[in-house]
Amino acid sequence: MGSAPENGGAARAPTGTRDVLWPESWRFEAAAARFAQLVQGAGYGLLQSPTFEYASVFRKGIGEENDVVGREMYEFADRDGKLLALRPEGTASVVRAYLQHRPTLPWKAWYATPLFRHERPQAARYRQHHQLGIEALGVADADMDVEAIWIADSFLRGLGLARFTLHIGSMGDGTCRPGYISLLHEHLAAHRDELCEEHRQRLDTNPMRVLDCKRPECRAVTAGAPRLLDHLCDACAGHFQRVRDGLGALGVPAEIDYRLVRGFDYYTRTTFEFASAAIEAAQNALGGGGRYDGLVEMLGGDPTPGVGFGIGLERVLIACEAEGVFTDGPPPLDAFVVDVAGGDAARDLTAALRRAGLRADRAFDGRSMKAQMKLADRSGARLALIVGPEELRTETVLLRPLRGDGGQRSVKAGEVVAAVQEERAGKDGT
RNA sequence: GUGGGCGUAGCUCAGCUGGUUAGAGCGCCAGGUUGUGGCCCUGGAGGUCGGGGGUUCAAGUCCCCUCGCUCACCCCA
Repeated sequence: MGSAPENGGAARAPTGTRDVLWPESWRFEAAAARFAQLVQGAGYGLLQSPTFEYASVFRKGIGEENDVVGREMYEFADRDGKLLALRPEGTASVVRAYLQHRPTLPWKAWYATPLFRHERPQAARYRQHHQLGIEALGVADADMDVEAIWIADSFLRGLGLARFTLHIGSMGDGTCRPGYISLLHEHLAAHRDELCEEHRQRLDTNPMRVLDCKRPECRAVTAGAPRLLDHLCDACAGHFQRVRDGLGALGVPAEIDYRLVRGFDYYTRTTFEFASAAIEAAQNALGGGGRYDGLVEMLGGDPTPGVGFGIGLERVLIACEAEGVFTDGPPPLDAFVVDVAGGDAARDLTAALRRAGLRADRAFDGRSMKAQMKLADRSGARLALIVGPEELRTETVLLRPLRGDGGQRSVKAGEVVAAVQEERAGKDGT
């Protein structure tokens, strides 16, 4: 077992991970809170499941030959020798929880969780990122697909995002996909020599992968290849049409993408992806999902339909930054206490303000008045509450506005909290 | 896993063909204003020049190794 050097002792987050400091962390939480409100208002309940699972959960669900399982999973044996893995994607855990607890169907669950993949980091791609998602189990109805897509679209638009495109496609099912794959394989095999290096190899194991190869050689071959959407069985074709009609009725614009091939083995029928046009990086997928009618069975349950999606929180925030939307910040402090009379007032007045539900902070270490005023200004507080020897003697507090105009005024010590509350009410404008 | 770019103060960066005590802007601290922030002025603190080895009288600068960051491929949110 090789012991790779860490970091020369430097204080540094592991490769591909990062710290999110205030105020960015505030938007991070705020976006997640909006998602929670949206999905809870649509009948989804929060599922909190462990951040790691037995590795087999993901192996069975995602597919052994997939990169995410094959070479990117954080997999390890614990002290009991059990093979565990940090969650690399969201859906398999939800299905595992379903099989364990057997909630009444239909079951609509949502989650917000960190995901881990040992990939090479690059712009908008991390080894730990966060996804917001929903899964609906036990519903085969195409309208469930429409609901899922509508929710994802609403979330993104609700943040103010506009420069993104929804791509939808269909993977078919056990009835029509095998036939299509052999048809596709036949076409690709006939042009084997024209394909790029990698896909010449991959052609026989996973021909559908060739469809989303970006190299021009492959593009040329696949342009003339048979399309899955033209070879769907009647049931799948009807389902897809119903999804398209539903999105149209709800005013969700979607582009049909016959090349859309999503990474995981478990998808059947509907698949979809949201691509941002605002992100200046190669990784521009904000989120995606689809239907997975075979997954529950793959994990050992009875045949049970399911549909869901995951949205990458980091990428959503990058897109917001790029589009200049969702610039919300935390509410400012109501008051900052400046005490140059020994510190008792700062201690007691700050506590009184906080007990009254006001947002308040103060300076420590007996700094000079100038220094304390600087801190007050920097804190973003609306008011500075100044207590010096003079105020102590007259039992008053000097209430000084820090933003906008308006002069300072003296307030009786016993009426400060009420005065700050009035100031807040007056300036909230709500 | 593959390939390119880059590592100099808290942050963003200058440091020409190797040459004395390594600089700027912003930020921070203090003073100007012994009761007042934001603007301005003055001063100050803060650097193993990512780390290790080598070449040289002399290395931030050249060579090798290593760690890390970054962008792209692969793949993916």
